[in-house]
Amino acid sequence: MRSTAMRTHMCGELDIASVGKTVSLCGWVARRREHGEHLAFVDIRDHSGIMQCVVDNDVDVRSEFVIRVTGLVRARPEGTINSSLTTGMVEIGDCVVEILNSAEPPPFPVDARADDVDEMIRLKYRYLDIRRERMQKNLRVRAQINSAIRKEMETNGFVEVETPFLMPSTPEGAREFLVPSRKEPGSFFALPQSPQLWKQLLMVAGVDRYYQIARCLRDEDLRADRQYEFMQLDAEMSFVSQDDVLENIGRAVVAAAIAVTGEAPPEIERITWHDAMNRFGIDKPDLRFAMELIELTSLFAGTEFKAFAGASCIKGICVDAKTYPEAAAFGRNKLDGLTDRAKKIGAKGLVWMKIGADGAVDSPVAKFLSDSEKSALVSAMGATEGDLLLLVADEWDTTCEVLGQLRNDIGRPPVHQGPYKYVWVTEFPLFIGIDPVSGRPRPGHHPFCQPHPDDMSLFETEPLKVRALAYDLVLNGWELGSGSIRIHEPEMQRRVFNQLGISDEEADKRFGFFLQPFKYGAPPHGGFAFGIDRLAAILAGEENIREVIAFPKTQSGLDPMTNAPTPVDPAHLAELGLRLLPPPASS
RNA sequence: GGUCCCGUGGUGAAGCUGGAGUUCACGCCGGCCUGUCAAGCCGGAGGUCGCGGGUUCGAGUCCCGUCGGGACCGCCA
Repeated sequence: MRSTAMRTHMCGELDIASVGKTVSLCGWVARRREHGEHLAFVDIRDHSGIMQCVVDNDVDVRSEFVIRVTGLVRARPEGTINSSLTTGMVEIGDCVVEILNSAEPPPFPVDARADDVDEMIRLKYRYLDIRRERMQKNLRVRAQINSAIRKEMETNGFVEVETPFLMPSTPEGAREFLVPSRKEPGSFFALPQSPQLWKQLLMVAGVDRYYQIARCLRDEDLRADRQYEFMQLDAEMSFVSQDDVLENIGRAVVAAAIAVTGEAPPEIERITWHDAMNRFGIDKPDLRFAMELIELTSLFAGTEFKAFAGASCIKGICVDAKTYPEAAAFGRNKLDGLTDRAKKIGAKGLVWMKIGADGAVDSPVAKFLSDSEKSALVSAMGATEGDLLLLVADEWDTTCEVLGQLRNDIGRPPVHQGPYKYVWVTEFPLFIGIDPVSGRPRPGHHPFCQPHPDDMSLFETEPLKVRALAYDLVLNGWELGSGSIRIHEPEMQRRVFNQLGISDEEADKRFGFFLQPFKYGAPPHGGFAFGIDRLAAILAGEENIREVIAFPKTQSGLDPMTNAPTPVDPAHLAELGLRLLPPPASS
């Protein structure tokens, strides 16, 4: 029960069954409607809802005053029922109103109208913004997710362990937030980008199943789905296969989804990274819509068209006129825009074709294609009259990437729009591309991922073909998180470092504090981490994680309410052994 | 670091081809009002059109710069 010394009920919980009770409610004045000296309606609001209070005497309460109302719950008179309120059948009569605190007029309406208010102003007065139903709901969605995850993880034998916030700076990965040391001037702690290091050590330590809903910090530019600070369900398990990890993390995600939506999402699909790239042109495919990439390389094997002849990979997407009437009917201007977009991503060009009656092909390049090529193309693409075809011929990765981007540009719905499509993307490549400076492969994920056992014969000869036991979880085109089976044997770790061009000495210098414990009996282990903010945003129906974070930063990394970050005085710096450089000269 | 969009009383908007800080809705203050519910009616206050410069007889409007916000790219092993 939420009753306290000051109140008997929450505002939103009274209904027709409460009639006849004398109640006390506490909350904020949402609205008042005065009808002369002897009648006024005061709507009192708390996070649970709104209750109408009928005041017979004169009382001066204004918007957002904090009040306590005591009175008798009664059914509303015939014809005055408000069906848009859950409490609309009843009202409180014979009210005694106590003003607990007055309030200045708020800078914006504390209701749904503030959805349209400049976000900067909402953030400056976040304590008022959060008073609104939308934010109350969102924060509670988030709490439900955390709660459901904890319960599920604990049911499955995971132990919550808290890991340090102050840790050494590590050389790899995202930019870190640094914290100067007072006792060791000139030395710094780093704030964790993730508890990766700690959780693997906990496996060495025999914890067996660890989890934590952990705050992670990365000093990288902010986005709709990225903040400096974010929360992850971080987990690690010993003596497991990849399937064990996916099943356990999957259970937590499903539990969270059920807690919020009340229904289980469809089974989480699986797709390999290679298939995801081939079919959707991206490693975080949005499975809510089709427009899949269609393989056309062999179809144009003998073509006279120079842009296609000899291309190692030709693919196309079909913009279906029924589903995307606007895009399918793009004029020359828009098509040129798509071509520019394709070139920007790395394609040499973009071929567009409009399908007319009887499969006629209207395109600047139509004259270079034979009739049989055209008809084979139309049939391979499943195109019908009015459809727009977009084709790219290039290296496999460029072709996939460009069409995947165009597919998203044209077809992707807002991230929160149903149905929810969760998908595991597995078998990420161990290495991605060659570093132009070192001439060595670059790690696809991080250098501690276990290579796929089936690919070890290629490890030294064709490293770029080696898959990793690494996987992502994707929801509606947003990467929720990623994980892997980790390397637990020093010899395997050495082989990976060798491929990356990292010598034993260098590995010891850079990762020694991490690798040393592995000499003392590291169990085979693997884990995962996924972003709570992103999951909460999507399940709350928001397109932006700021809407599910109580006090977020703006895109420029500032807090309009506290004005953080702020300068500190020189004495404060001196204590830390710091001195500021002069501001960079503006040239 | 880059591309694009936005900036007008407390809030949200309109302001056309340059012609007086003009308009609309909400909010605010005062008055009236005994069944309203984003109450209604009457009256009132409130703005250096983000900031700076330029063009012009004249700039919210056109140009340049700058600051702030947002979306995206880079970046996020």
